[in-house]
Amino acid sequence: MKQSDIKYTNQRIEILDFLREFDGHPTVDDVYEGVRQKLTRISKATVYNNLKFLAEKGLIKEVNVKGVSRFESNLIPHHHTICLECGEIQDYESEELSEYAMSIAKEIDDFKIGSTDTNFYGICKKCMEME
Amino acid sequence: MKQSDIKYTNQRIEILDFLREFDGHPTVDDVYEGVRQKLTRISKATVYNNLKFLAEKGLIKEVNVKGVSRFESNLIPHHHTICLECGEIQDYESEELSEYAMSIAKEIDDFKIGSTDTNFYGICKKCMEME
DNA sequence: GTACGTGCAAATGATTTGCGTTAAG
DNA sequence: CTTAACGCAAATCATTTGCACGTAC
Repeated sequence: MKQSDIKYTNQRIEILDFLREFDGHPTVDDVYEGVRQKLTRISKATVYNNLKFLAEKGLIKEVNVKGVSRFESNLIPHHHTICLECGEIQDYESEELSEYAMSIAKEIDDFKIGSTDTNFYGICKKCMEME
Repeated sequence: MKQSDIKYTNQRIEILDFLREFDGHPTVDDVYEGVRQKLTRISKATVYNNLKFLAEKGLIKEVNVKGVSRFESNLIPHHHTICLECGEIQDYESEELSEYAMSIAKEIDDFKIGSTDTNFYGICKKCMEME
């Protein structure tokens, strides 16, 4: 299926717009609440189905943290810092790490690498100050 | 709470034994079915509660793949290859990558790193041969 | 003996699906 | 027009919780 086969419905356009403008890594509910401002009649099932669809098409990226799906429109390879206290997620870009991980992955026998994904688990600034 | 505070109930012992002997990354259901062979009356809630508990105590490790929790008793830092077709998970050990990721993580401002986690997404041998 | 763990069933939360209706191309 | 997408409600799946009873230490 080519990218040109994608039907750009109002719902999909609004979801993509929302993700492009959102600063962070929204959950399905975040996207639903956000998009509902403009498309008041959109259903949550449509949000679910479209986020999954758009991720499969490679137009957005899915990030699974602690069993909950989150989404982002930043397609440039990058990493995430995840706070073990409050769950906050921040982007962190290290081209060197991305490339190093890929170079290691290419060496693995009997495995055709597609992409790598590195998360950093720790304590964020806000939670550090609280203690 | 110290490690010595852990109550070693039959249920916990069987769960730990099962994980030590299992070759792979079992889901909660896998563990439940396995442990049930010996402890026929164990409840799934107990399996859930104990897997969570043991992971918090650091006696086992939790691996979240596509929103589903899996567990392993291998505590040595390592990575996972995850097949995008069939979902199969394999361990892959690269001490260099683990150390490199940690060294990068230590440089991040306003973040106290605890651990890093790298996954390789691609196609496994079995699925490659099928095409 | 007591605090913590267990089994069970019910509750919750995330996500998916079936179906009649609607709209994109 | 025709096929894929939508909205809605119901269904499913993973996981958690409340409570009366049982057991590790």
